[in-house]
Amino acid sequence: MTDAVAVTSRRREATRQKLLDAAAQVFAEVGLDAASVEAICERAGFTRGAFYSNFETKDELFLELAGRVARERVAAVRERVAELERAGAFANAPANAFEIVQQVLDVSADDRLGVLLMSEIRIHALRTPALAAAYLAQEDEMLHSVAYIIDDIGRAKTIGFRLPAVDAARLMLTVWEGASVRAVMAGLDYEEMCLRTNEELARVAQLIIEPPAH
Amino acid sequence: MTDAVAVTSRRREATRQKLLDAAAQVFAEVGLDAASVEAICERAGFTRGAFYSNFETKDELFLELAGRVARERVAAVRERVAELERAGAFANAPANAFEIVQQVLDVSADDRLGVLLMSEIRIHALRTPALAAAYLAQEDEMLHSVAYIIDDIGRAKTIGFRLPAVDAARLMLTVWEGASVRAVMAGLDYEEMCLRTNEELARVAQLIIEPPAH
DNA sequence: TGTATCGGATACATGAGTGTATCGTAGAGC
DNA sequence: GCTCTACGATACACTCATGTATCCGATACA
Repeated sequence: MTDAVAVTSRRREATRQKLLDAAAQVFAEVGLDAASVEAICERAGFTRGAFYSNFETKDELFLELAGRVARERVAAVRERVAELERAGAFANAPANAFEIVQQVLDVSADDRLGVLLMSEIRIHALRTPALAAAYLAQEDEMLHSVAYIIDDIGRAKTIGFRLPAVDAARLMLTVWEGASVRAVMAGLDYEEMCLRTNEELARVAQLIIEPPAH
Repeated sequence: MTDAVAVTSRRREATRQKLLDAAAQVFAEVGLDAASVEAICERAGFTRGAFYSNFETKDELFLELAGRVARERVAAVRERVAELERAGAFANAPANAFEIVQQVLDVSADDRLGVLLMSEIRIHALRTPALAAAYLAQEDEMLHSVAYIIDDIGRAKTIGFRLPAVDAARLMLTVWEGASVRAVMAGLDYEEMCLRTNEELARVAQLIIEPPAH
C-alpha cells in the first residue's frame, strides 16, 4: 500500500520532470506566452490530459521551473566551488587567479538555450513580484558564492583587490551575463560564447586586482 | 492636390505615432505576445480597423517600434554629448570625470517602462536574427558615442585609463544595463534607480581610471 | 454645395488555445 | 486471475484574438 503509493507517485514524478524538461526547451525557444500547453506536452510525449493532471496551469509550471533552474544554478556553482577547494585550486591558483571565477561561472552557462531560458525568466520576473523576489534571492546566493571564492583567492595568494569582494562578484556576474547575451545575439556557438565571456571576464579581473606594490 | 495628400498623410502619420506610443506602453507592461492588437488600439483610442489600416501585423509594428527606440536612444545620447561638449564639460570636468558618462547614460534610461521595453526588445532580438542585427548595431552606436566621450575626457584632463576607451565604454554600458534591471526588479522608483545605477557606474569608473603616478 | 476619396469603425468568419468532463487501461492488491 | 484505482488519453465546449470585408463620415476639391 505505502509501496504502491510510492511507486505511483514515482511514476508521477517522472512525468512531472519530463514535462518540466520539455517546458524548459519550449520556453527557451519561443517564450512563455507563445508556448502552448499543447506544444509542451507534444515535446514531452504526453497529451494535455497529463499536463492538467500534474499542474494547475502553465504559469504554475513556469514558477516551478524557475525555482528549479535557480536551485540548479546555485547548486552547480556551489558544487564547483567545493570541488575546486578540495583540489586546492585556491592555494596554488593559476597565473591569473580569476580563471577560477571563470571556471565557476562557466558552469552556470549551460548553452544557448540556457541563456535564453534565463532571459525569459528574468523578463517575467521583472513583471511578477513573486518571481522577482526569487530571482533576486538566487542572484544573491550566486553573489555570495562568487564573493567567497574571491575572498579566498585574496587570502591564499595575498592579492589585494580594489573592490570589496561582494562588489567584485556582482561586477563579474553582471559582465558574465551581459557577455553571454551578446554572444548568443551574435549567433555564436557555445564554444565561442565561452571564449568571449572569459575574455571579458579576464579584462574585468585585471581591473579588480590591485597591482603589487613595488 | 499635393497639399491634400500631404494633409491626409500627415493625419495618417499622427495615428501611426499614437499607435506606436500605445504599443510601446503595452509591450512594456505585458510583453509582445501577451499584448493584443485590441489592447494597443484601445490604449491609443482607436479600433482594430485603424491598426490594420496602418500596419500589416503586430510583428511589423514591433519591428518598427524597435527601430524607433534604437534611433531615439542613439539620438538622445548624441544630443547629450554634443550639448555637454558645447558647454565645455569635457575640459573643465567635474571632480569625478565619469559623472559625464553617467549623465549621458541617464538620458537613455527613461523610466521603469523604458527598461522593460528594452528588455522586451532584447529578448525578441535573441530569437529573431533581423532584430538581433539591429540591436547589435544600435549598441555599437551607443558604444562609440560613449567611447568618444571617454576618449575626450582622457585627452582634456590627461587622465590615463586602464582600458581602451571602447572596452571601457562597453563595460559601462553593461554595468548600467545590469544595474537598471536589478533596480526595476527590486521595485525601486525612477529616482532610486538612477541613484543605484550611478553608484555602480561610479565604482566601475574608479576602477577604470589610472591612478596618477606620483 | 455636391461629390469623390481616404481613413477609420463595425461586423463577422475563422482558427487556436484552454480547461474540463469522461473514458480506457495498466498495474497494484487481494 | 479478478477488481479497483490512479494516471493519462480523448472529446468537446468555450473563450478570445485575429484578420478581412464592408460600411460610414469627414475632408478636400470642383
